[in-house]
Amino acid sequence: MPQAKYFELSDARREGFFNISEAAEASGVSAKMIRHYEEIGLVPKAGRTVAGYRIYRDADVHVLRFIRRSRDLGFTMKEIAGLLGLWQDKRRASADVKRLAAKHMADLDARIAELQGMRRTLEHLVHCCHGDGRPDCPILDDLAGAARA
Amino acid sequence: MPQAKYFELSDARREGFFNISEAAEASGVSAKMIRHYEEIGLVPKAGRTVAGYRIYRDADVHVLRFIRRSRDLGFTMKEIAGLLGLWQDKRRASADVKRLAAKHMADLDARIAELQGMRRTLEHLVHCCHGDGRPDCPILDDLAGAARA
DNA sequence: CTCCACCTTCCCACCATGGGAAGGTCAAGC
DNA sequence: GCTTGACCTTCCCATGGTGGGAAGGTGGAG
Repeated sequence: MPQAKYFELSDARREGFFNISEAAEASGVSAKMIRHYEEIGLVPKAGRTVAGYRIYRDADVHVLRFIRRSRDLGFTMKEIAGLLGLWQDKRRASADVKRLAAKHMADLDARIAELQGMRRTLEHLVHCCHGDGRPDCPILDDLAGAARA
Repeated sequence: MPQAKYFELSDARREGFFNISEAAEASGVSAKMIRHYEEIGLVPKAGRTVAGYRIYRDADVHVLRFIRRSRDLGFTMKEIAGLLGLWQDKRRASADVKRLAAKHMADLDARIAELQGMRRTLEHLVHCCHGDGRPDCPILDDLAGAARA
């Protein structure tokens, strides 16, 4: 991100800078989240106009796009910080990237399995339920632990 | 939950009451969460000893167990409030229960599908990655959007 | 009486993504 | 030049569910 080159916004635009909503549009990351990511240090502090407006270069937008894609794949902010570090390190080993991605994949697998377990139980209960005006209900019986009696 | 019958804890115990850690142990809901559920109104206010300790009956523990089971199946607190209402309504229609459970099941399906999409993409990327000391990495290329160029 | 494990309330934290208030800025249109 | 509405800024709070921990009180075994 530009360090501290102060411009009027129109000057900045002429030099190829974007303001925050343009960066948000171009990257898919909301303006709110761009500010948040700057605050938590995920991205460097943006340059500013004399009015205090944030200004961004193509490269900055590219970083935001990286974050967007990473978020869409479910990586946590912490993991994304690690990925950004690797991306920007020309001496990185792809093994480190692979390890991080594989761990994330394992986490996803665990969560999927958990949700599928819930789904299976619910499918069974919903199937057993008449779903009419009567009060007897196997779903509630299960929740109340009657099935265990 | 008992309304306002004040006892010394030992007296309460003799009458069949449990204190909060006993209720937590018996229900699987932590003491912290029992207090929280009372605070948000999911469960009625507990009776107290003269010292201010919460005391619970078997029926109260049963409600907590119901909540535990519902949480384990991934129902939200709001949904659980609804389920509790239905459970305690002898005039309920099982159709209402079934509807609530089916909606929750659909939500689970959507979330599972989402996570599986992520997993699929990651599986492909991890597979393509050499995972050695070299810097070139298809995972980072994807995140950076190179695959889209 | 001592002491340790419990109880209480209260405040904060986590994670990621917002909403909205209050006040300032920009630029098109008149 | 002025107006106005869409933008910008910072700040504070919220969401959903589950905690951690501080400060101070209680219970009961030894």
